[in-house]
Amino acid sequence: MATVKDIAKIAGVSTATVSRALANPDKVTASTKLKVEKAAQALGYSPNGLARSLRTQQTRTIVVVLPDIGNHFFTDIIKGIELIAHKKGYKILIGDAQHCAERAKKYFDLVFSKQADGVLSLTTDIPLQSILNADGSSKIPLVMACEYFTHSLIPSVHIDNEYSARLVVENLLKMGHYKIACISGNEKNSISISRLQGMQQSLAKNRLKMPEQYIVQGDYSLQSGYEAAQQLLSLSDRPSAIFCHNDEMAIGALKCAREMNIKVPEQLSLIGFDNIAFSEFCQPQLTTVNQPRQLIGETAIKLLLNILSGKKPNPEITLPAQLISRGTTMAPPLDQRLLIDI
Amino acid sequence: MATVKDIAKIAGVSTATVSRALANPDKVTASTKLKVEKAAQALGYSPNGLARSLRTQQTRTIVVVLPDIGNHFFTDIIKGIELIAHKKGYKILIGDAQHCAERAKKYFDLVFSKQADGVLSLTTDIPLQSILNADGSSKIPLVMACEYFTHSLIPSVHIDNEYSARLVVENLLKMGHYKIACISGNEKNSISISRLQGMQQSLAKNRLKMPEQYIVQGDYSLQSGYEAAQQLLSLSDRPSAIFCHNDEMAIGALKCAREMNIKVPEQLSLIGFDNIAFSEFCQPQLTTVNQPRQLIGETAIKLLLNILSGKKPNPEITLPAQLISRGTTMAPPLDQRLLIDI
DNA sequence: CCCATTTTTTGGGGCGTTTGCGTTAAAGCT
DNA sequence: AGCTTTAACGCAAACGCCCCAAAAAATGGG
Repeated sequence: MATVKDIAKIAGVSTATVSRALANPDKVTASTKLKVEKAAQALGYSPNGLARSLRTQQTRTIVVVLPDIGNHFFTDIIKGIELIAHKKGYKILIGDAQHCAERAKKYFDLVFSKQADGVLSLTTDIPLQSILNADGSSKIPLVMACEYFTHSLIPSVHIDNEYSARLVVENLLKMGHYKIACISGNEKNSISISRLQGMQQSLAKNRLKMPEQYIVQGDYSLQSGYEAAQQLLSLSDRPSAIFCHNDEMAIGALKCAREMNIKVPEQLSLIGFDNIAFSEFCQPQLTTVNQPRQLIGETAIKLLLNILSGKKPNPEITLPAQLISRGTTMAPPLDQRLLIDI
Repeated sequence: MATVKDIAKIAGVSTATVSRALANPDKVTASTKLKVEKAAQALGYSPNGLARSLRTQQTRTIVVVLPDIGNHFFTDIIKGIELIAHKKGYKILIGDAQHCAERAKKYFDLVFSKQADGVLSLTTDIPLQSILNADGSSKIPLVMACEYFTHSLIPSVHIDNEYSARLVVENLLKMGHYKIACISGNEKNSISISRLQGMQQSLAKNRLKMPEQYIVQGDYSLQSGYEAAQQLLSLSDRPSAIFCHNDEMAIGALKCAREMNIKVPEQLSLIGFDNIAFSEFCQPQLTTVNQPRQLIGETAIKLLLNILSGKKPNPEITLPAQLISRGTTMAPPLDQRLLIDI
């Protein structure tokens, strides 16, 4: 493999000049630039990124850690991240943590071992103890997107999950639903907690309360939505509406309702979250909450790049989300309708 | 950031000893090992991966290049890859090429710039000219999975697409279908070409032929399947069965049929490919072809690791696929049935 | 106790690049 | 022409690690 030294020999200049000719062409005479370029071309030169990074102390690489590469929701976020990163001359590498902090650690370690400049985490399954300082700030350049830790100083970009959940519940209440259930994510998951809180706030404001058996935990997968729905729809006093904390689980619930001969939306309203592509391709089309995914990605990477360039930016950015009403919601049957006008 | 030199100073030994104490603990006295470890601990030492890789000439990192991170099909393949890679002490980094050879080049360049040891490509959208030698072999350690180039020496792991397509068509023929259409991928895509050939072979064997207007090209997305189906189902002599070259397009086609009031499977049979999770959650459940995804991933990474360790392994590995009959296929209406018994 | 052998440790070079500093040559000015 | 300013280039020092060859220390046998 050719090195600057080889080029220097052929071009008849020093390695320093080669380096400059390649990196700062304006710091060098046109003729030497040409000589160097020709020699580099002839040798098929490709700079050694390791040596360069070792010398410059930066890699221009950032790692995006995903909880699960199988989750569709992240696609557009990554598109947004790549768009900006590419513009700024940064490379994006994706790491799939598979919901496991230990696996995530491998990717975080890339910055400790100087192979990446920072981390953009889309998951909370991360090795916090090895990343956080005593004061709750991060030892490494780190930004979170979608997810967040409530008691830490890690910058984060996300939607207002509480507000979005209130939006959903108020929409259902207005239609006359009052038996509203929910299929949530993991109980320790900040997103799910916020959405649950939002639901409960809205219900409380209308002097309603979600009974405990109306809250079933899933893991954001199709199958878990299906199973959770089985549980909910087998209750003696079954809900007239289910708010699922992501679209996959809603689609799983939809299948369950179909198999139990419960008509959606006539007998059961279903709301998802995320507005993934499939939500428009199921039958009926899924009512859901849209997140500005690409924008989340763009904002998060900008935040991280700012941190890398030494700025102390806004630690928390909240982006707007919208309810998208489609075919899985309507007013409940008359006998299950809330009569108090709200 | 602490270095071996710092540790050496504190532990009162040389840097060479530190290095060996950390890497080959058995080549060093127990007492010095302890001293070194204690010092490393105290300093919060984390080895500099760049310097190490620069010196050892290997990174133990391999890059997986994806055509599109939004495509569900790759999830389990990556799981398989990670499983084996992790076992062998290799890191996996994922690059999303977004169907663009130029973007893919960035990831291939990682090995030219010594930041990765090899590439496992799941896409054919790659910068071939900068990778291939004159004889068709690869300049870098490279293995392809699922996809392949027909006229190159790049090792590849995939199913027998031709055979699988024959399986599909024969299944349809047996049911009595003879008006069989197809929604393919890109015309230059090796997979689609093979599947198309398999279809045509099976049809030819039964003295049938697919008319040109029965072949519509999609791009593996839900939307493209929907649009392609619109085209096919608007034909005056519309097909009684459509073989879609992936599940997403089949699900798109399903939606189209539903909107055109064409009953699936009574009036139209639909077969997908890949057996993604969603295929069991649509209505009716999708008949499809299963690929042993995790096994493909495992096999491909093993192949690549073999190459990295200097072996010249089998350049082509074909894995089995199976037809999974579900709810979107049945015999066509009597008036459209093939009467010759086959 | 000494010499031979084995085990453990050390010094220092080198991986390939960038870059601060010094040198030289060219250009600009009076 | 003689001076200064500026531009172009070269030298050599890092960056942090690993590992060879060689030295030092420990071990063992006579």
